[in-house]
Amino acid sequence: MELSKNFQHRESENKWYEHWEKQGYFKSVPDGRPAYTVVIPPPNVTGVLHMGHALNDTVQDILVRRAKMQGMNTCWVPGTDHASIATEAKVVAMLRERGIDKKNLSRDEFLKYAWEWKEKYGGIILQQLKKLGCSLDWDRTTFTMDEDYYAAVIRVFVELYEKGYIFRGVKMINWDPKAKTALSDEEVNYKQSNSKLYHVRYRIEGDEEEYITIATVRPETILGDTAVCVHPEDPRYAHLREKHCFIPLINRRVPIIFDEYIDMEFGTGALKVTPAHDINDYNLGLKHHLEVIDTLNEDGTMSAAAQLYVGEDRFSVRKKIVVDLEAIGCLVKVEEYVNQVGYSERTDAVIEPRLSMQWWCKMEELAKPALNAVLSEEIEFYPGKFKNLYRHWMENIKDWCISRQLWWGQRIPAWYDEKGNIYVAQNEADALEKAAAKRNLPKESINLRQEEDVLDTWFSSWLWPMEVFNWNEDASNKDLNYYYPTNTLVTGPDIIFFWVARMVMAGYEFMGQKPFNQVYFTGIIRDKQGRKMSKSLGNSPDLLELIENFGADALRFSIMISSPAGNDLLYDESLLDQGKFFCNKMWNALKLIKTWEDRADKNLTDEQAEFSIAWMESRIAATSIQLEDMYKDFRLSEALKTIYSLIWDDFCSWYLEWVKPAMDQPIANKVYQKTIDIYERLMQLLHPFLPFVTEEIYQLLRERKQGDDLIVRQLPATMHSDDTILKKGVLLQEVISSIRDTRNKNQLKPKDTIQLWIDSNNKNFYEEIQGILKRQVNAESLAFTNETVQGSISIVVQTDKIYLGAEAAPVNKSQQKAEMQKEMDYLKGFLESVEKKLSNERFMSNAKPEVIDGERKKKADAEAKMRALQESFSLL
RNA sequence: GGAAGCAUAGCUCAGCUGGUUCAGAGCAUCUGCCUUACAAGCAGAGGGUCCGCGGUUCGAACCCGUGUGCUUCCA
Repeated sequence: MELSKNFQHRESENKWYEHWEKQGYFKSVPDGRPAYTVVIPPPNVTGVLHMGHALNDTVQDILVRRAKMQGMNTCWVPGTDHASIATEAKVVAMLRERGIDKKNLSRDEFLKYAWEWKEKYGGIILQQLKKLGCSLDWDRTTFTMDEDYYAAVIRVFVELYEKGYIFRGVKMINWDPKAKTALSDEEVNYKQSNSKLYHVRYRIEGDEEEYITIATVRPETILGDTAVCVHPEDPRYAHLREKHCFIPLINRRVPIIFDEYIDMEFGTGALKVTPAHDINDYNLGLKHHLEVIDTLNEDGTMSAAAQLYVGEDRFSVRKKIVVDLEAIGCLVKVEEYVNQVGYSERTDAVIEPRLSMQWWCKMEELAKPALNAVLSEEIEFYPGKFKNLYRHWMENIKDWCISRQLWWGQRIPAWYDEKGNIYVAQNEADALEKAAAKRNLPKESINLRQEEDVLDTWFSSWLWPMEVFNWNEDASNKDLNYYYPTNTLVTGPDIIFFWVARMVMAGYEFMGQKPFNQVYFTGIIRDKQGRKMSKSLGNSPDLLELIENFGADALRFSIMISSPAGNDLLYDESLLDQGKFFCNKMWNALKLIKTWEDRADKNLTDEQAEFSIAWMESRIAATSIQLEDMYKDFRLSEALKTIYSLIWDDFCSWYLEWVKPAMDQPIANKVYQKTIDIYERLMQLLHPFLPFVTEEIYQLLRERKQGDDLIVRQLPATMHSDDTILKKGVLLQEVISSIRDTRNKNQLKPKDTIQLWIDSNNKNFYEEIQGILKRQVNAESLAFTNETVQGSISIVVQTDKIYLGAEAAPVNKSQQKAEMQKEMDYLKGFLESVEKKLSNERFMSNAKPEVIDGERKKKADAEAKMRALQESFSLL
């Protein structure tokens, strides 16, 4: 069969993904095998695949494919979350394009459009995961607004309410004026901004000429001021006790209050207090019983309570009010000032602190078992450094704002009667029941109105590991029983609070069990300049384009090779080349082996090749053992590097060159078959990382029966690795490299042949590998000797003396002597340091016996080598 | 303001339990090769004050303290 020049990833990827799916390899049903379960962190339904997903999902795919090869029943559940804010924004935009204003729609009409949008675009990201090769059980695809999922969220809300964990209350919240909704603290990003600090003076009551000057970065909030606060021990203001001052422009009379909260050093030491629009001011207001004046509308414009600039946006008011303050002589000065400004994670609007009636979930009780689970390592974190972060957050946990002023999401199951009483129930009928009972009235006479708000999306995704297995429908169902707790959660550290911590809480609260055994935190992908990859920066490459150009395997390679556990990685597209070259290298190795197919001779034996085969098998065995440990600790990047080097260096650069027959010569059938076996093993080790190219090569190596596919091929029990033969391999490689180096330094052309003489105690070894050695260094002869060969170039490898004869290269004695001298000097220093240790009594009494043995051996080896060098040197 | 992490080759980073399987990989650089699987390749080479200082130890890239620089998280 004629193979193409290079690996053709485009055909291969579609072909094998379809094949795997058709064969049902991704599907899982409970059986007698141990389960290995992973739930995908549900991507946002509005999302498209970006680098973060690619890393995250590649890691999961690697773990799942590896587990599959280890005989486990693997189940990887896909799905998406409904992302209320982001989706609602998309739908509003879609409506706008069609000329529809959300304001003119009823809730039901809007939701119809939203579902329409979801059906059309909501599956895009899942399709993209297929391109990446993810072995997800598609029949289990879940959406956080599926019917049973919706019901589960409502049920959880009602249960928590009944336990007293959920309450309604006015608090200062983060208001997103663009999305017109509250955000949780975790949804606000703080960015450093260059602002201005305005110094504004307020006239003191009872004196036309006396003023108190405050400093603010948000002068528009002056209209909501209800006090000015100073430190009780500040001598500058001691005389103002019991006094009042007037807010400029609107002349509101407000008290001057005293509180130790004030930082005397900051600004003028006098703080304007705006309880409605600053959390600290709000707390001050509570303490001093101040009036609360809300000067902002929900869209960020000034409200009627502001008196001035009503209906204008807060940022244009900021500019105007400065001018107006200056006009009346109240603007004292303006300073440049750098501060942190909060932005909405979803809409990037500047967040306004705002007082608002919201629904809250108390976290303290829920957090206790969740904290304990991680501290006691019932749930293990990789890397462990995230335990600290988790502990800190859990120990200082705050109530969770769970209501959102949106329509897309689970509508809060609370009903109000005309008197403002609240009834929380699974549905309206139950609520009515409760209302009637409470008020002792017939149901017909009660009018209930349901809460308009929906729940935070994380209030649904915290149920993910249990609800993907239909916990709500039947908590004792077979799937939930078999797959829960799931094995490994793979996610980014950026959602450790949003999601991970809350899933742990929900797991213990509703299942009485942890949701997963381990959490593996991937790093965050940054661009070459170290910036986080994000949509707003536009520095995330188009993944589908990368897959198209380089192949999914190359993409997976590039991501994994640079991704040590939990460390951020700077993504560099040159890594894609490395991945692509690697696929091509393997493709070419396949091509080489294929050229032997017709030359395999059953009657031929090859003693020399026995060594190569035994060595390669030992290398595979030894590496497999190392890989075990690496997988155990999630050192996946290291594992990939190890396999990469095993294939490229050991297999391609050494093994294949050692067993390769000369041009047009036959190859012993046994060697041919063994080579295929070995290559299969290598493809198997690599398969979790690069599934497509490995399956392709596996299928081409031999005729395969139906169902003999690499993806489901089971790993063999660990093979034995023979240390002696590995050491022989190292020596052989060193001899070859040294001779090649010498050839290079003496300007011998590759075609120039040499003669070799070897002076060694280890003659058997050289006899065993002489065929390989001769070919690898282009030697025409190899002989053994006990003395110096005159007119040759001499080198020492380990303790063996090797002489090279070459007509094309005149021997340069002084250069050789210099090189040997350099090596002897190094050895001398080395020996001294070893001897120093061995003659140090404290070393001998403190060091472990194996360390001492090691030092003794080093000494013996170094001495032997030194002798060999000295002999060669003196005879030159 | 509080907390954590990082600093190793020109660049990006590995380096687990302190000991020569420890100073390593890829890229970049240099030399030589269009050798029949692969120039997307092959064979070699050079390159380091393991951030500074102090300490613990028989022994430190690794542990402790400290200084400097950078990053992230929280407020």
